[in-house]
Amino acid sequence: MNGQFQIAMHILTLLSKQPDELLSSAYIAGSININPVLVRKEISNLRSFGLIESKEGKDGGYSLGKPAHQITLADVYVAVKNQSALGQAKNMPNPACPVGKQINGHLNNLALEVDTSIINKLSKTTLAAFSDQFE
Amino acid sequence: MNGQFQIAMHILTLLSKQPDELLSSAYIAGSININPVLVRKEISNLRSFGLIESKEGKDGGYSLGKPAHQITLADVYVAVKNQSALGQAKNMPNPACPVGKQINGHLNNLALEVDTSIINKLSKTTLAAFSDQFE
DNA sequence: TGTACTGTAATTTATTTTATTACAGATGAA
DNA sequence: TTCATCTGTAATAAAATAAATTACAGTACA
Repeated sequence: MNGQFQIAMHILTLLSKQPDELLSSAYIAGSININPVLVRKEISNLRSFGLIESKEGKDGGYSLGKPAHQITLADVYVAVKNQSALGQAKNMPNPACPVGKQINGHLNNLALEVDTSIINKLSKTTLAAFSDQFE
Repeated sequence: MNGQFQIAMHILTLLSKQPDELLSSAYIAGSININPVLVRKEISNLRSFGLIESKEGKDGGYSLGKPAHQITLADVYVAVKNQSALGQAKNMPNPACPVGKQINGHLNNLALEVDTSIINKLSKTTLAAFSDQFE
């Protein structure tokens, strides 16, 4: 996996800290220290999950799509995760081998279980709780 | 993350299925369908964790380092994982921003908790149990 | 109508992963 | 002893993925 989760959490934390104003991608990018286009791209994704709202045009910017206490870290994880926490091999196991023939199925089942347990764990913390840790 | 876990599980499953003979890296690579050097490299890692034993020279090859029922999937995960399941951002957050200054600490704590819960989960399944799923 | 934003596509650069080549060293058998 | 067959590992190349950058159309406000 990459740094998408961290970036997403950074964005959402900033927004939760300043709920009364719209933050621009340039401002957010300045805090994270990455390119503003990446911020807009990630926000575009988070918005599709209802976690962020945006306003275009002059004085436009971003705000949370719902209250921070209604967003769990599992919501964020699901929004950014594009593969299992166990990773994903890209080989094609040999179908002539009894193990090779079946292993992907068994590994996928395992991956599903693990991912479910992660989501379970993360669903217990809200963005509000995470954000309150900051002094 | 990459496909290391899957590769490691494939290797270990093969070894657990044929506990009475040494398997060569070429044979193992043939079942996984990857390059034999990658197999040897991954085994070199797993061996450093005591999960596999090897014998050099003619008629050499690999076998489990301990009985399959004494190896848990958490052992495998710990051996191959080189970063958190939540990923790792490589930006340097702006220290002049209150959020930027603290976020890495908070995210790392979270990552630790999640990783611990994965290990917890995986420690409940042994390689023997995983391997027994294959008909 | 100008200014300051977002939205997104296209491209480049950097990084990581996987594959390959090469060869020294170990072991067993003819 | 010498050959064949393995492991162990380094070095390199190729492929895939992630991040950064450039560019610009569209929107909204003053």
